[in-house]
Amino acid sequence: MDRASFFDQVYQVVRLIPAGRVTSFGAIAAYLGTKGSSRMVGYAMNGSFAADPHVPAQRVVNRNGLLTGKFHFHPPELMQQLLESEGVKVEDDKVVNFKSLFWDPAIELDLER
DNA sequence: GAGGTGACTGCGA
DNA sequence: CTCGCAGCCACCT
Repeated sequence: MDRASFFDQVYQVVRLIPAGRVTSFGAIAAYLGTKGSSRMVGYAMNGSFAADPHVPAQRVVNRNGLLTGKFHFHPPELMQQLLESEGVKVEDDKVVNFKSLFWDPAIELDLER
């Protein structure tokens, strides 16, 4: 819907991420049809804190499962804390077993349809 | 209207 | 293996 900005679309997808799961910027970007601009997804997350309801941005990590945006949290360790609170183990700022916890909207959401 | 920014990604050296 | 460069495009000033 043209009404919803690109940011809003990102927020919608991120909010669909089940607890204990994580996804990557590229996966969201690809689902939105802008896989070429994965940066936009991350940029959109920059406003996720102002989004309402709150967006579980901690479930969004980069392609390597690295908590690249943890420094955008306050405090930065909050991101890892939230993930561990959901059952996602984080080690060295990286999601453990990331490949298994990976949640691809292009697949998961498509199956629901 | 134009310019700058960036929570990324993929490829090359 | 690690490091660097370029492309990508919506949002902000």
